[in-house]
Order: sequence, then structure tokens, then C-alpha cells
Amino acid sequence: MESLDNFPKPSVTVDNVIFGYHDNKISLLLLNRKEEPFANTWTLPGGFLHIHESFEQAAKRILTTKTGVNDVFLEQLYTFDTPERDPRGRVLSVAYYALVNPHKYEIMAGSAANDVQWFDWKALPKLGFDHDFIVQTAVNRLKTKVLWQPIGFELLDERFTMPELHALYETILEREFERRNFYKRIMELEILKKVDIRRDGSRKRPADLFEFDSKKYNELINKGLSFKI
Amino acid sequence: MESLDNFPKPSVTVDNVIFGYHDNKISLLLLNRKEEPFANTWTLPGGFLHIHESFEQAAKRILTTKTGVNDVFLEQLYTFDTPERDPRGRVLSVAYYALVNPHKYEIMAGSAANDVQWFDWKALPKLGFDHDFIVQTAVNRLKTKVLWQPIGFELLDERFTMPELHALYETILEREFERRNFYKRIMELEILKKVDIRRDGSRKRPADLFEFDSKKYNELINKGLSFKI
DNA sequence: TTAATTTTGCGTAAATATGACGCAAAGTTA
DNA sequence: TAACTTTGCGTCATATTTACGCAAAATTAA
Repeated sequence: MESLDNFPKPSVTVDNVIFGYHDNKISLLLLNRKEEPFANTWTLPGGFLHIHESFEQAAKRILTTKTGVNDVFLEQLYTFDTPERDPRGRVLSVAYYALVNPHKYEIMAGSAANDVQWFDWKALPKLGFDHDFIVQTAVNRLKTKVLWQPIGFELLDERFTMPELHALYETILEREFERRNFYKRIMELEILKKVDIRRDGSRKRPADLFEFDSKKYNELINKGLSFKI
Repeated sequence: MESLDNFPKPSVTVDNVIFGYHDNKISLLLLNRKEEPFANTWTLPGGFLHIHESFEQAAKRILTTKTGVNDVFLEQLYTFDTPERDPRGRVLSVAYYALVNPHKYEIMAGSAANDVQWFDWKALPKLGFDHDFIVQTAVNRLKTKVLWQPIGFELLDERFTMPELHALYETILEREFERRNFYKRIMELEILKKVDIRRDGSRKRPADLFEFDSKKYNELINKGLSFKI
């Protein structure tokens, strides 16, 4: 059997694009590096893949140890291979993107970082490596995916109102959705469970509270239909 | 600066799912391995990534040397990391998929293979490694992508008729498209150039011949519109 | 040679989905 | 208590999708 040692091997990192949502803004969780290369520069939280762990395990480990975030929506984005992307040598980056509710987690910088911080996606600093490009790829993915998969809910509290969901979609897609048509479309999917309590916010008329109902969503899929905004 | 040699590194292969179309059937180009592991078993044409080449360079090199195919549509599919997917150790697979017109290439097995052959996608043998799963992923990608990107043309001759294009879509998506509505939809995109000659096939009324016109397609995109079947 | 048949290309009408907007109820603020 | 904002649900006009009619261009049969 052929040996695996005939070829010099590239290093493999897993880098995470972590999306959050707060105050009608999408934000990204970035890490300020302590070590070279790109010391004192903001980058995506990433790290080397260990030999016995899967990408997803690596992504979760990195999220937890470097940022304090855990148990979130996580999906592979793309694998980046631009030959000169890392000054240390040949390093591949398997990029994942995560959707996080920032209210649920205490963000904290791990020991290898100067700082970890949320940045408004419209005001990102220049990032190290090719991470600007990775971010752009992730943003594009989020914008298309949110239209036909119910992933937006991951960015909200478990219980949310229609106006909140509506505002989220307008923020992500950077365009307006006619309010009443948006409500109608969501409601006729029948994937939300109405939690009978009403919101006690400082708004005028209180809005109904909903939860995403994965059981109802599966029923929708089993009927051959699909979530589609 | 941190060294890259602190971690044991995984090996990285590039595996290609190569789609062809002939006789109203989608087929996949498979390779029968000469060496262990999975000797005498059909697998996707793949190989180890060289340290200084990009994924795409690797994919093209593998296609050319192992199957004789070159200059085709090629796109990254997904990176597979199931820990036990290769008996030799930790091997990642960066999978690409290619769309090929089988008439344009002389298929030939490279020296490392017993044989290289087209298989109807509805009658595939059991594949080595996790390649069955990779194929399934590629098929899903093809089915969704073909609806909103003009990639189907890659499977046809440069000049093709509407009935041919229509049949291709019905084959890929395994459902019927109302013939006249399909024609209409394609025509109003205005991305085809009519080559005035008519087909001399053994059919009844000859069909017009078209070519995909990438210049017209770009105009469509620049108008903010999109290819959509 | 002519009629019947198949295939192709283009059209129109019905059905469905999308987008624009009216309005009353439930609160808050003046 | 009146005016105002926000929310929830409805209706109607418009656009898009789907179903299907029909004639032209070839082949095959009589």
C-alpha cells in the first residue's frame, strides 16, 4: 500500500466567519493576533487542524478556546488555497461560517489573542491573511442561503417578534421587504409556533412572540415544499 | 514567527467528479485503481495535492494524466474530512466537479489505473473510499446549480438545438419541462446566438442550431438580471 | 405525387404568485 | 381623552407561470 509520506504536506487551518446580530446590525467576531505573522492585526478566529479531529470539531474547539462561543450553527463555506496566502508556507484554510446570537455568549479572548471583539460588518478593519476575501465569500453565502433555508432564526433570541424577523432580513439583504407581504409569506409557511405572550418592549402596540418550530419545518419539507422568502 | 512543523499534518487529495452527457444520459467518469487501497475498485479520479500547486492546478493535472480530459468547466464542491475515510491515515479530500462533453475527448487510463470508463449515473458501481457520498453531493450541486447558472451548455456540443437543451434539463433534473414554455424561457433570456444553419439529423422538422453567447450572458448579468430556469 | 404523421417554433388564455396598499386594533404619548 | 405609532389581517392590481392551440417544415406511407 502506497505510503502517505511521499509528498510534502500542506498545513491545514480552520478559520471561522462568525456572524452576530444586534441593534439592527450584522457583526463579525474578530480576533487581534498576538503572534506573527500578522501580529496586532485583526483576523478571523482560526487555528491548525489537529490530526485526529474533524473540521467541525476543530471549528468548535477554536470557537470555544479563542472566543468563548459554543454550540452554534456551523457550516462549511469553502476551502481556500491561494498559494501565497500565509507567509509561513503552504497553508490551506478550510473556512466555516457560524451564526451566533451575541446575547447568549460571553465573548472572551483566549490566551493567544490580544483581544476579541464584534465589528459591524459595514465597518470592518483590514484583515490579515486573505481573510477579507473569506469574509466576502461568507457574506455572499449568508445572503443567498438566508432566502431558502431557515437559518436567520439562529441570529435571534429563541423567542422573537415579526418586526424583529422582518428587520433582520432587511439588514442581511440590505433591501426593504414590504412589511405586510413579509408577514404573510412567513405565516403561510406555518413553521412558527406562536408563544401566546406578547412583547413588553417600549414600542407602541405589542407584537406577538414566536418560536421557530423545527417539527413544523420538517413537515413542510416532507410535503415537498421549501422555505422561500 | 510560529513554525508550521508543530503539528502532524494531514494529507490532502483532490478528487474529481466528472459529469458527461450522451444519449440522453448523464454519466460519470470513473477510474479502476491498480494500487491499494481499493485496488481493482472503481473510484473518482483523484490524487495528492502537490505542495506548490493550487487545487485547480491539481484537479487539471489529475484529469489530464489519469483520464486524458482537459480544458473543462471545473468548480470546487466541498472538502471531505470523515476521519476514517482513507485506510492509510488522515487524508482530506478537496472535491471538485467537472462538466465535460464526452465527444470532445479521447478517454484513456493513465499508468496508475487499470481502466477509466464512463458510467451511467443511474447504474454506478459501489465506489471506494467515501466516493459514493462525494458523488451524491456533486449530483445535488449540479441539480441546483443548473437552474440558475448557465453551466448545462458545458455538457453539450458547441452548437446545439433547443430539443437537445430541453432534453438535457429533463435528464439532469429528472422531471419534465413543458416544451414550449422551456423554449420561451430560454429565448427571452437572449443568451443564445442563432447559427443560421439547420440540423440535418434524422428527425422530422429540422431544429435551429444555437451557440451559448457569453457576451450576451454578461449583458444580462450587468442588467441585474439572472439566468433562471 | 399526395396525404398522413412527427417535430419544431410561436402564439394566446387561464391559473397562480407577487407586490401595493387600506384599515382597524392595541398600545403609547401629548 | 385625543392624537399618534405600531401591529395584524385583509383586498385588489399586476406580473409571472403554466396549459394548451396551431401552423410550418420536414419525413414516411399510400
